[in-house]
Amino acid sequence: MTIKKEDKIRLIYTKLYNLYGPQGWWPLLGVDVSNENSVKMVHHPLNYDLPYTRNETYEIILGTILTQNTAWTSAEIALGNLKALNAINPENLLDLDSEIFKQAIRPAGFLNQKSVYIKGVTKYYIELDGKIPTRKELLEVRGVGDETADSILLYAFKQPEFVVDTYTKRIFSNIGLIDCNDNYIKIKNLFETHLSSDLIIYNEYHALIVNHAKKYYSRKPYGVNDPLLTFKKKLINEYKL
DNA sequence: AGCCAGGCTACCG
DNA sequence: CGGTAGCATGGC
Repeated sequence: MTIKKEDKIRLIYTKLYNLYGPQGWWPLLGVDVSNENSVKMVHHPLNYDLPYTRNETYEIILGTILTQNTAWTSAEIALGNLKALNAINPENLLDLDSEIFKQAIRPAGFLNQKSVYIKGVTKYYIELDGKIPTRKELLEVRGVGDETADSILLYAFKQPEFVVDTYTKRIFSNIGLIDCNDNYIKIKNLFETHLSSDLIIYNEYHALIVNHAKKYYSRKPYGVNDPLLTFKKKLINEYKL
């Protein structure tokens, strides 16, 4: 018995959700109650209403740029530095001295590029004036590519856009559901056509993929002991297909 | 030490 | 179109 591709997309979601539970994305800066002077990132499982405020939305946008090709722990440090400068606010960030700003984001790497990207996306965010951007508009902002646009739309603006990243390509090409040289839009469409257009599922699925890939796909050879690989056999019994 | 990190742009053929 | 060098820093 063969399982259809669309079934696999849905069943792998269920499998990952059962393995790891709700992920509470996008993580936001919160006050660390154990140390009043420090901040840390907080996940918020099962709360899909965040971000609540203009600055929280902006913080997610900053995070999407800062984490480009960069470990999230490094992006966190940069965000913490900006928080200490009271710059998780678009107008305040633009008012920062240019060198102070660069030093704040230094831990996230690519500081020359990212400082330009962040200032550009910040001006764009101010111009939006509360409106929700289109994907096409976002892609015209320098520094915003496919993944960043989708991350911003999904996590900052709560729009149902599936996010594809390196980990998604690694896992699903290893499983055999995509070709490793499929382009971004093709992979995005695969997920979006086989899932209902559901904000919660898109939110959790991408977060679960990242969590899963950090365990099994961070170092070559990729996918060693990935439970999803033995999943095909178990699937038939588990879901009585 | 060397590889990897929640990509993107610019430029090449 | 698809392919890839360069971008910077920190963690393990």
